[in-house]
Amino acid sequence: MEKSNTREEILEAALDLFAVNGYEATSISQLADAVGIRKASLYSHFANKQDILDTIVETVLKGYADHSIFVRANWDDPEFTKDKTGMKAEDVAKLVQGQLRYILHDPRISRSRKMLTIEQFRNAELAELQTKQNYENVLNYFMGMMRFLIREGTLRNADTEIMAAQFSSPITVWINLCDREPDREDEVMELVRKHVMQFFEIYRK
Amino acid sequence: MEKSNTREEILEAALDLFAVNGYEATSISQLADAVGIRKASLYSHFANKQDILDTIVETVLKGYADHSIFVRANWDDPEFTKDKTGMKAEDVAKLVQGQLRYILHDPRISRSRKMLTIEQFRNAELAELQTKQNYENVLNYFMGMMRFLIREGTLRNADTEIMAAQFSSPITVWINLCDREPDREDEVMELVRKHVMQFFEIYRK
DNA sequence: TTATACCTAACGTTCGTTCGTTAGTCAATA
DNA sequence: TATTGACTAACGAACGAACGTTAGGTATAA
Repeated sequence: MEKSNTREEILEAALDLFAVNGYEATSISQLADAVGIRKASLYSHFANKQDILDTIVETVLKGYADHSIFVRANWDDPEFTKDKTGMKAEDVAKLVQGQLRYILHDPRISRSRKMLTIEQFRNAELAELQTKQNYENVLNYFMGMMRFLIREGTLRNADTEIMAAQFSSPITVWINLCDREPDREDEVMELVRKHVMQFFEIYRK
Repeated sequence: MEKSNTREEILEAALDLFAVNGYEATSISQLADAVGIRKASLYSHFANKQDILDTIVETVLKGYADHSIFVRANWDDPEFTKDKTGMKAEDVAKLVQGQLRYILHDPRISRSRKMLTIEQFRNAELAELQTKQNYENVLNYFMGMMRFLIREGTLRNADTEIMAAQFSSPITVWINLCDREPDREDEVMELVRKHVMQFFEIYRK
């Protein structure tokens, strides 16, 4: 007994297409072709085209915004930081490289990111999500990390909001670069390593 | 005797619409309405829709890529740096804030930037332009600035590529934030000031 | 039997584009 | 000076194709 998952396949294919072409420029026919059904059959699963977008926003985008590593992490929680005490620059570089690899290659995350990038100027709700997901949450996470590293005595005391911005923004920019030109991932990984090492050097206590 | 400039008005309105909706999602009727003519009249000035996009890319986008402040500036040219010797952190902050204001509000630049952001995943030529214009050129400019500041003895010696990335990336990220939420410009200006001050503090010789 | 998932066919609308026409400008010609 | 003809920029009307959507039928499985 095979449970049908056409609905999920539609959402998957839709996110795929929206992430490259955007919502308006993606047609129902294109989407149906990608799934392998007739376009009329889409209406057995969704009320209309807008409903598909709404469902993606509701389930995929918002789901990620609330459950990403940047939201779940809590640098004030001893349980979270217990294996992070005494982290050296190289350890943080490795940690960040690992997170970067994940963020770049997880299909759900990378498609969500691209789609938000494309739709941010037309859809106020998605603009808000983009700011929250790829700016505020990231900044908060690294502010927590900076406070932790200052508390530990690894880094010197300074404005943690600025520190977090200086630490995370190059990575954000390089993520965007990799989204455009995936071939440059190795180059970016090396830049990230250098960036983290140099950051620890200049902020050393 | 009034010389008609309908062709320029079409390009202007097209860039306006493409920067928000993207190329595919902008219709010829929309564009004609924006200009105030019938859609058939557009074909007195352009062969087809693609021709409008090509003309914008050729004249507006590429023109900006080659003549932006980030390309024209040459930190090895004494003529360019003669009024920049002895720059303190506050001076650089003011300089950067001025450049930021210009980049945010110049209609040609800001529309180009938004359009490239929207179209980067569908059009390889525009992806290339986006990387060149909003990454490589910016990075090169600030690498020149870093070399200059090191040469002058203002900043300590370090990898200038990483320094430039750490200096410019927060600004790039904040530009994107302002494109989404223009109301946050004042907040961003203050962040830029703090960022530049703190950058000079930690890289002080 | 009822419900579901898919289908074909068709709907009215909008898409980008073409056509032929018209009004206005300008230079050359009568 | 007045007339002609070429050129331009705008127009209304229409084109076939594609758009999102609906209606109705059919097969499968609970």
